[in-house]
Amino acid sequence: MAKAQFEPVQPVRAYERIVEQIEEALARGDLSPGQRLPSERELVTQFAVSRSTVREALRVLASNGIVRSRPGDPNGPEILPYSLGALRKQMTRLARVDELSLRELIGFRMIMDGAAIQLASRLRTDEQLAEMEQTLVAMREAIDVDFEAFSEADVAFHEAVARVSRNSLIQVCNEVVRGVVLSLIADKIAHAPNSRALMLESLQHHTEVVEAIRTGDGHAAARLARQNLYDYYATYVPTPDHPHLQALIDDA
Amino acid sequence: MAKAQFEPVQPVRAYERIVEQIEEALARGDLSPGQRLPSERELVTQFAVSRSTVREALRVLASNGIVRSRPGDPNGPEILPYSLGALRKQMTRLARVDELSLRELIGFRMIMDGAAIQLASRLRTDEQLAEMEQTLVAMREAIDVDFEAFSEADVAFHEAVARVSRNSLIQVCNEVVRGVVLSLIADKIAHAPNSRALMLESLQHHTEVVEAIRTGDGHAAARLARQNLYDYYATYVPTPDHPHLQALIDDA
DNA sequence: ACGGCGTACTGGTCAGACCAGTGGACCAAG
DNA sequence: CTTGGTCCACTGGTCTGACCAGTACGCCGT
Repeated sequence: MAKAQFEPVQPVRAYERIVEQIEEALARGDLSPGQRLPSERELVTQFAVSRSTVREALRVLASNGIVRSRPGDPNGPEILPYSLGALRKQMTRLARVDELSLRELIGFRMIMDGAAIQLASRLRTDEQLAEMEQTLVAMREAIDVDFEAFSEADVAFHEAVARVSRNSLIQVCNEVVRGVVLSLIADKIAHAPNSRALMLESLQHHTEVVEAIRTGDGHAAARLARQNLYDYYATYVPTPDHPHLQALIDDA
Repeated sequence: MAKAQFEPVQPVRAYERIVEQIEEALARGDLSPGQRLPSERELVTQFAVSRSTVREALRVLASNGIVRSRPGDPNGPEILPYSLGALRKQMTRLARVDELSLRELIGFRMIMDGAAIQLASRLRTDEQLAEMEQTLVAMREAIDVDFEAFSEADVAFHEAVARVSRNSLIQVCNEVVRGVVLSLIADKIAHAPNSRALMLESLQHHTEVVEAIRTGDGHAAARLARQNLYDYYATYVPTPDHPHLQALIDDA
């Protein structure tokens, strides 16, 4: 008997076809952010389906952050610019149900941040270096305010670095995963008894990283960055998972 | 004038409330994968809204991979197990954004693949190592078939490595960006006059990587992997961008 | 014990209706 | 000429009620 590979067949819903068509038009460039879709009643005639079907398609597109409908708007549904909202939502959702472990999130963050810093140490201009140093100053000042301010300044630092990496995928991934991690354990850090000591140590670490960036030693800078993230977050990761993260640091 | 920060106010739709309630019940654990939702008509009475509204909520949940409805199923919509599918979808959308240059995609791929291989060289079992070696054999055989077969075997190799990294974020990112890159330049490679030579060289590179994984030298393995990707794809990247990629390889 | 069949449901789609809200044209008052 | 109001055509959000094809399940005759 030849291996007759059969696949389960499932009906394609009408509203799915509509979603496909619109997504395709968007990918092709026939549609672009800022433009408007025809009104629902107009789409009804164009797609030759009922309004409920058109609406279900629009709901799907809306929940994916692709369009937005506002009641009463005579211009019709708006095509939104690309946004990280949906990506962030999915990642947060998975992290909340432990489908994504903290180990995976932080490991990913170590990789992303390390890469960004490695790139930055090679590609940075003097001006950008000064910018990074400026964020260090802001961090130093924020320590005396509260953890939230410090966290904000920390974000500013990492975003400055990511910008210098000149790779928007890194920027975006970094931003998303950073946000998710922070939302998971921000309060734990903020309420840590030694939170001030943590901030001081973190600042020290960041300073070392910038120093490595200045000298252009990308490899050392990346290693430092990963080590710092590990030190900062490891206590929140189950001990058996530690080797998985350390594997990203060792160079031997 | 004090800075009175106002926020745009927007109405909350009824179907959004339903989505929220169901998602919340899921996060709380009142609902869990495998269970069934009441039928649409039942939900109509529970939420005290019309069926269209219930359906729009279900469409949103379905498009997020949370539930699945099958016509005729008397048990009602099924709550799906958590899956990375939706995350993958969003990630793909991100990688397809127009403003993304090939340089960024390939740079990202170098980072992801390098990290996966670094992790794999530390975490792999002997069995997994054998598995990777097996994919090398498949690649060798595929060379004599055609580029498509080779490409498939290559994908199998990288997926095996990504699995060993035990980080699903790496897996997903790797898979997505690999697919996008391939879709952009697969035919260019396939129709290259020296495509067979390219395949042979690629195989050689992969063999070296596996050797480094065997010896557990994660750093060398990662470096090799990034170098290989660079060699493989650099010709398709504008020359001025080359330093941006080389910065990921140099160790000095 | 078993295949065939009916039935009571399901989800997918449709048609038509009402309402609150929007943008724009128009117009009168400053 | 600007400003504020009124009005209107139209929008999206929601509802009602209907039909159809498909499914699970139990009944039934064999």
